[in-house]
Amino acid sequence: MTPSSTSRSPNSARGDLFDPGCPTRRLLDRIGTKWTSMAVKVLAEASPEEVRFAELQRRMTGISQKMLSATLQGLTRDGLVARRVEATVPPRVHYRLTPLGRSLEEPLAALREWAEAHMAEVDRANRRGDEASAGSSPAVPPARAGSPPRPPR
Amino acid sequence: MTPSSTSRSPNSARGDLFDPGCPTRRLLDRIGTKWTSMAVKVLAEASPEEVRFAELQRRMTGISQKMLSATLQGLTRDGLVARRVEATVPPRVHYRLTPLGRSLEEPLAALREWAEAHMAEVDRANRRGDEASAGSSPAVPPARAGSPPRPPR
DNA sequence: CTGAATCCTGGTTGATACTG
DNA sequence: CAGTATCAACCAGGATTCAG
Repeated sequence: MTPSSTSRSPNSARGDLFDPGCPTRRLLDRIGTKWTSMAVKVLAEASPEEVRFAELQRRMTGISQKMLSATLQGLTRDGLVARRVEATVPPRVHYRLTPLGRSLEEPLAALREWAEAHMAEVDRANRRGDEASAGSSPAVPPARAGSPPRPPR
Repeated sequence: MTPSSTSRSPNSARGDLFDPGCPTRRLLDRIGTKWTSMAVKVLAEASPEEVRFAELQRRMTGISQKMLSATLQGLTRDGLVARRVEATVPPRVHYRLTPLGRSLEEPLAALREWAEAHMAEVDRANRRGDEASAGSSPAVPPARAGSPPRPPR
């Protein structure tokens, strides 16, 4: 997720800006990151209740503190998540979706439905392609084959 | 990319098998890549017409041949795109969405609508955060403000 | 308990050049 | 025209450690 600055693009030795405007591209840059969409989902499920940091980590199996922190920061900066700090001695931080964040849950759910309905077929297509080149065809090495170790759920 | 799931590591790498992967995560891994969703969009707009390789590259500003090729291969392997080759002397290759691919266009369009409706607000939220720490009292000294020369590792 | 700072890795992208 | 191969760079993200 592009850390800060939607206004400028700090990288690129020479121009690599393909499209400055396309909001869809930028949205995908965000929700496409490993944990963002899961965080939104978990927070949406709890909504309107708040969820604490540790609780979030518990519900998002496999996420590290760093990534949870970074993900929540990103979402907070984007205005999708609200952060509330209890200034107690062991500080408690609560997170919840903003209305904007909840509105994102809708298209995200549509994506989830599609995934659950059709990803099996995608996998089947992949397997067909795999066995087609299974014998010996060095010409087309599979760019991403059957089961890349994708960690978390 | 760990070709097969046999990512045996003699001694160093600790456990890497975590999760079979929820379908949503895997879907996002695909459409979250830089060009995939754009390709689907462009192909969907042309549907049911076919689009040739060069034409696709023309419509997807900034994409390199390599990435276009890789993107189309991925989509084809996933069963979202169909490929047709005209065996002429200068070969012509045509691409079009499969029914499966067209079905993906739907949730993707929902995402696009959300993006166009709300990304401006996301940007506003980002700007608010930026100027909050951009003032005269940088609570967080920028480690690399405008570092032009990125020393190689 | 929350979260920031640091080091390191490999997967992803890009530019370029070559082939059929 | 439609790719592929190679080289180099970048960045997400995981582990670890430190701090309030």
